[in-house]
Amino acid sequence: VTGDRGRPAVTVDVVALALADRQLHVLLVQRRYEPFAGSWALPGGFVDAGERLDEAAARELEEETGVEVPALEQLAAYGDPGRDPRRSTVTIAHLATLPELAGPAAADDAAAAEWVPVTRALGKGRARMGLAFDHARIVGDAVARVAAGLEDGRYAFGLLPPTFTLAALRGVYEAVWQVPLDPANFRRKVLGSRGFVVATADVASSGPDGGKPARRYRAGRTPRLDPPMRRPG
Amino acid sequence: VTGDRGRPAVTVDVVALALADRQLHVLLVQRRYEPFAGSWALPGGFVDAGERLDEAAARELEEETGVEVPALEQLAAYGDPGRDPRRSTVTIAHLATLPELAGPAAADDAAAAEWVPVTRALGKGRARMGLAFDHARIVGDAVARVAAGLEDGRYAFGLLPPTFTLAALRGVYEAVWQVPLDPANFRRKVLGSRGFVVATADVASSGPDGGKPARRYRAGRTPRLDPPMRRPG
DNA sequence: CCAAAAGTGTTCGCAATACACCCATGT
DNA sequence: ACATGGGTGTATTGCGAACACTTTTGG
Repeated sequence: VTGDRGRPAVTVDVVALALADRQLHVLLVQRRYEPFAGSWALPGGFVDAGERLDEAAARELEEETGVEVPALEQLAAYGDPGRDPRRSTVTIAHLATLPELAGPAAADDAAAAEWVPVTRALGKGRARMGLAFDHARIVGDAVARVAAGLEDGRYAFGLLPPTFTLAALRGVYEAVWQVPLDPANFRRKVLGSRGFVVATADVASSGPDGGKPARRYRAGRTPRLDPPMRRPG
Repeated sequence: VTGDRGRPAVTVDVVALALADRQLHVLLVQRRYEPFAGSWALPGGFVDAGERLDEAAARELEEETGVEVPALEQLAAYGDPGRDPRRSTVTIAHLATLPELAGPAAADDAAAAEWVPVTRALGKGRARMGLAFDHARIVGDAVARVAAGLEDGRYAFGLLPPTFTLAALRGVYEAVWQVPLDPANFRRKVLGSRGFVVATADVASSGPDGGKPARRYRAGRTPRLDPPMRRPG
């Protein structure tokens, strides 16, 4: 609407998600410059000509937070007029899933980088952060995509280390879906889908309250649940 | 790689799908100008600043083919370098589903507009058309999206007129999934998902070979199959 | 011994499948 | 009459929900 000549610009943004403390967290940066200087936002930035979109997203993520990811999945494009107050901008949102809250380090045009519980980022209830641009909507769409994708097992292993117990895998579902699942039936469901997970030799040590040590598993060659697991409710 | 300074341009493309003769068809235009002049391609074009992406897609569709649609769904963004030989371009692909082969009329920078069976557009077998840009990939992704979405009933009604018989609805599934479905079980499945379809008063007339006239239905208030229908195979 | 978590067994009910059968219409 | 497609009935089967029960650890 101002300062813009002709065509929209192209940016990429990254919704990096990870689990901690039984809660989904999203990686945010505090903006150093206008617009929305001081506000929290998704890491992202302009795409260079000749650059693949997912490469641009990975580059921006690394530049602004120091976090490196092996792969990014495209989520959607957001291009509503007015989403950027300065010029017409289309952003291609990407999704990254990490097994832990990989140490963020602010750099580039970000004043800070931090993992934030998605409930807080989206301001359910009182403490709303008021993310820059339409980033709250993008984060919401990303979480919805992960929740839906878990039905056939997608994203589950991205949120876990290479080997994990079935309790940890179940914890992913319970954290994202916000429902408790029956451990016995979950176990049968997961093990019944051949090629989804395979047992490893070693077992995890018991927790502080005891309990039988659990076997460790890793993702199988066909990391999809078939038939899918339906979300209760 | 030539003529481009700095940032990629933004375009929209439309995959318009409709059923005819028990086959999915896609609406293509023959390009009048370079690049790919003379080749068949998806309708689409540049996005103006201040324009919503879906609006731009609807505008380009109407300008190039004369076809108007009530709504477009975003599919994905395609931005690989080299997908446009002249300059770096990111396109946001959109999906439209129509109840019939709405009369196409070439205009604007399209030399012709035509509905083409997707099997032909994608060149399975011999007669490959060689769509411009990466449009073959985009069409393939769109068809895959529709096939997957049918599991919970999405897209089914977009490919049908406001009222339809259950045989017509089943025909949508059989055409897209390329499998025969048991009419009896299909009927029970569809009617058992409350709010998916509702019966109307009138019945269709029998076909040329006779048969009991079928009741007409329309989409219900909750046009989703729950639980979803699984694709055989 | 007790609590807690892993892992197994069992029952019940629903939903998908396969297929037989009846109904209404055109030729 | 017969072919054709709409529509109903029914036996079987597999899976998911619920929950009791056993096993193995820490305190």
